[in-house]
Amino acid sequence: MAVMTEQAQPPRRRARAPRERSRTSHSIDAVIAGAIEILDESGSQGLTTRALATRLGGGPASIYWYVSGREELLDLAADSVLGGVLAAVSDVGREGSGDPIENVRTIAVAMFDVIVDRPWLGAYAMRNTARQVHSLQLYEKLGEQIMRLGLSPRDCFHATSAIVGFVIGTAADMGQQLPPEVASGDVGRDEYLAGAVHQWRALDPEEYPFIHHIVDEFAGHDDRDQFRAGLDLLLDGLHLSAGR
Amino acid sequence: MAVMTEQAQPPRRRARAPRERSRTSHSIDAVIAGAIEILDESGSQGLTTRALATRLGGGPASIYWYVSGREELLDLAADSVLGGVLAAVSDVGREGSGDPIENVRTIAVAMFDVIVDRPWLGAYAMRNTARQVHSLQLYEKLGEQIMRLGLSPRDCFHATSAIVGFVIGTAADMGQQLPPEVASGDVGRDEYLAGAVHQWRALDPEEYPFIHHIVDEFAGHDDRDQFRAGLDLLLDGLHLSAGR
DNA sequence: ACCTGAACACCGTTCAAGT
DNA sequence: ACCTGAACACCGTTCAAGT
Repeated sequence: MAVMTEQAQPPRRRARAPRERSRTSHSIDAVIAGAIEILDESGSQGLTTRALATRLGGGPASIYWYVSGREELLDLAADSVLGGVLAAVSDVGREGSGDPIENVRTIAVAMFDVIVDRPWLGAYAMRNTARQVHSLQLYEKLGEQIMRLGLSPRDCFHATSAIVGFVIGTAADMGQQLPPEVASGDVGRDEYLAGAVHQWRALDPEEYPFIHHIVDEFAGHDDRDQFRAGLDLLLDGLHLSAGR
Repeated sequence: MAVMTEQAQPPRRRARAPRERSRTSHSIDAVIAGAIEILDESGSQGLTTRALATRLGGGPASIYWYVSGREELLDLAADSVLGGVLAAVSDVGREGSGDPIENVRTIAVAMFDVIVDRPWLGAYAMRNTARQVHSLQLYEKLGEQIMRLGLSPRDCFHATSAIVGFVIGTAADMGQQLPPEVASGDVGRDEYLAGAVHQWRALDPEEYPFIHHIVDEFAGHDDRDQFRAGLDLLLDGLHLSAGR
């Protein structure tokens, strides 16, 4: 998790029930929900002030009453989605139940799954605890499990940060920047992968022995498996260091 | 490492020595070098077509002769910096020298260090092996060390990807989005951290026991230490799985 | 308190034209 | 082959004004 930003909060309020129907009326929740819809449909690039305003049925300037700008909107949208993850894992590790490392695994996988499906999320998840309450709570929740391993505060801090970094980083990387044709589903991901595979196979085996060694694995790989395998390594290392 | 992109190469050539001085004349290398300068000075946001053209002393359209667009420019700039890392670690693990896991650590740390100093790099490093040759070679180099551990191709693939994912992800996360005042050095990073720390201390200790447990560590932490600690966990896990 | 419309300053990219 | 200038279509954000 990176450093956290601004303390100052923008003047944001909930909208009340509209009295007259003469003008459109929003609420932060509606704004964020609209933003998430657009983001899911067309990615970070698709979320423009005007596109969101149109979807909400108002003018582009209205959004600025709820949000200080585009960056904050993205942060809030990301945090809203992570709120869903938080709710989904709310029972994990309750009152010290379950094996802490297994609990960490469960939470991490839940986070990963949600980010991989929403490539736009990677860049904005858990990066500003000041405005991202759910992110903070997820960080807390992971940390609480790791605390149970009896490590020093320093090791606790490092381990938790490593896991969050790995989850977000890997998910962001995997979801990242598939060229637009792929992202919009025009070209199948499989055909796309096949292109990279073809390219790798054409490399000189003397110069690229490793690439050739793993190209078949790459060709048939599943992002989730790959993530889980990496997480296993990290958690094995954690398990080991908890035993010392 | 994410999926790789396009096979098609844009029509890029080297410029010859200018015959007349009437017009400015570039070269890809000059274009990329100029881009890196701007990126280092003012981040990804600062790299506009016009800013780069001005620095090169020409019109904004000239860049498009060397590069298909902004995205490719960023990819090439990132890869150029990683080329430096590749050169710096070229002797690591030569002809099977050294302990493979130590070699992986060395390479990973070198990558991390370069990315943390250049926050813009995180988002573009190692994401497109078609245009990023040095990234591919770095991936290969890490992979070759891991091959020496005697794992299956699949485990090899997973382990290498996990390490790359961790390095890039963590570095990107840490370098990310310090608010502009901080990025430009106006506000000290320490004072900035202090703000987040203050905020964390104000949280309810009943609700956030973990945050309170580690807040002092967070307050005085060093990004490099934090990264290395996480890398240790990962490599410990790898060591373990190589022994099975 | 909340929304509007129009405007401002900027951006990436294209293209016909020059050398 | 390589560069230019001007234009196009778009963007985030602001602001005076409305309700």
